[in-house]
Amino acid sequence: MIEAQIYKALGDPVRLQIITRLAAGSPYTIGELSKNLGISRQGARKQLQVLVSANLVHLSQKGRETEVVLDTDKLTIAKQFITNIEQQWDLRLQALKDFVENNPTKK
Amino acid sequence: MIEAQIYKALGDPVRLQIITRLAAGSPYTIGELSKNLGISRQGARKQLQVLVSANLVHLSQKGRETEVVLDTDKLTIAKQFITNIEQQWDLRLQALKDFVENNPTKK
DNA sequence: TATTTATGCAACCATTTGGTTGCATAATGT
DNA sequence: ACATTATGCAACCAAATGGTTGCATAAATA
Repeated sequence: MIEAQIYKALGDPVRLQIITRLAAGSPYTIGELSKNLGISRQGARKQLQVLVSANLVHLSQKGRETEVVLDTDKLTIAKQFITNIEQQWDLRLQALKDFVENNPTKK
Repeated sequence: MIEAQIYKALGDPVRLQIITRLAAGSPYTIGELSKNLGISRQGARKQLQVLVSANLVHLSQKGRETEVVLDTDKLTIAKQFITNIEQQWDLRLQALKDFVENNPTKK
């Protein structure tokens, strides 16, 4: 279950907020991104690091600033996992339905 | 960010394993499901509870057994969130591409 | 050159998490 | 009736998490 780390990284409101902002309005610097999250800059930086470690974003140094860039590959993997689960589940429900239809309760 | 709780619940290999098994071969009882996860029954039960609390699965009492059923609604919400992020991100990339094309670097 | 700005690093702290063991109990099987 | 099975509940524990503050430093600006 490699996906666990990705979901874990997504499993925090501050981090989801960061992802949302990045998708909407990059490029962002660490400093900008750390504002208005309700926590300190260093607090925000730690959350950002979780996203970096999960490869959901990457950083690129620009002079004294650091640009934060969204990386959608891992998001796609996470989405694919859910799609697969849903698909298997639907197959099962369909199989169950077929079974019921072919084996009517005797009156 | 309501999705955070869902992702958090998905963010553990044992819990992903449980979800995967449920999608593949329900109905499962708590006892069956707790086997072969590499942890104790009570340990597995605690992980299962996390999924219940996040409404990813629900339980239904059957005599002395408890049936565990997958609930795909929350999964769908989680998937939708990712889809939205990807979409916004693609829009941005496209806008950036257009900008570059209409503003060629002067030779 | 002096100051401000963007950032990093580390120590610290309370709470949550992921696991354990031990014991209780209600439903089922013999 | 007795034993077994499926489960719940609670206490406990180490490690991880989510936050803080304080201090250091390199780059940009005045």
